[in-house]
Amino acid sequence: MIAKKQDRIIAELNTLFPDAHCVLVHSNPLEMLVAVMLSAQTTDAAVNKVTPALFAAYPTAQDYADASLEDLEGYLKRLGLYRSKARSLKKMGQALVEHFDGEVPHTMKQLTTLPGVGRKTANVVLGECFGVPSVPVDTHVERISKRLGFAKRDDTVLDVERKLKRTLPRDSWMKLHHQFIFFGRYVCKAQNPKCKECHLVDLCKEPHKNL
DNA sequence: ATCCCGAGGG
DNA sequence: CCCTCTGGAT
Repeated sequence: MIAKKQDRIIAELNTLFPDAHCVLVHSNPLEMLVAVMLSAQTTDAAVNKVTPALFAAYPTAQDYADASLEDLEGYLKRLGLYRSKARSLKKMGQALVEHFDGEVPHTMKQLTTLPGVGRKTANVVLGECFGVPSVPVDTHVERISKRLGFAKRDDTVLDVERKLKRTLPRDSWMKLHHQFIFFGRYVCKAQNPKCKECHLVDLCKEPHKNL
């Protein structure tokens, strides 16, 4: 990626989404961890609807560990994948209590040992809660990165993460992560991208649509 | 019908 | 690598 192109992309994202930020409502690392886990295949708005009651009922890792699956499922009923998420939450609570004294760990290696927590979720928690420069690669970040030429078509998500980290300014990683997501959600959508109003079409590696 | 800030298992 | 889990919004 030519530096000039990258600067143009960053400038455009700053114009479109000057204050892109984390939309998941949370007030501590455990809540963030849970909210990100719940967001898989689900909109943030849907997650924010169930978390107030969930967080009130289960304020600590021990509470998740002790929870009954039926109760947990009740809180998550309106989310996609709610049964597997309920199972993961309980197991995650147990693992936190057993291995980390009930606290959310601060490293990628430790976080990804937790049931239901993969690299993407861990990166969000590290970046959002612990100030560790991170580039979480979700479906949006992966798609945008490939379309704009930050990565190749058949790169894995880990490849994409490495390439983004190699080229993007470290102090903007989390902001760009959020801006990629907003850009992917509202402009460079998976199915019907708004190529017509996109100022970056000339950089795109994919055939343009809706022109 | 299609998509949503994925992870785990086969 | 591919499949499954899953309801709600649009």
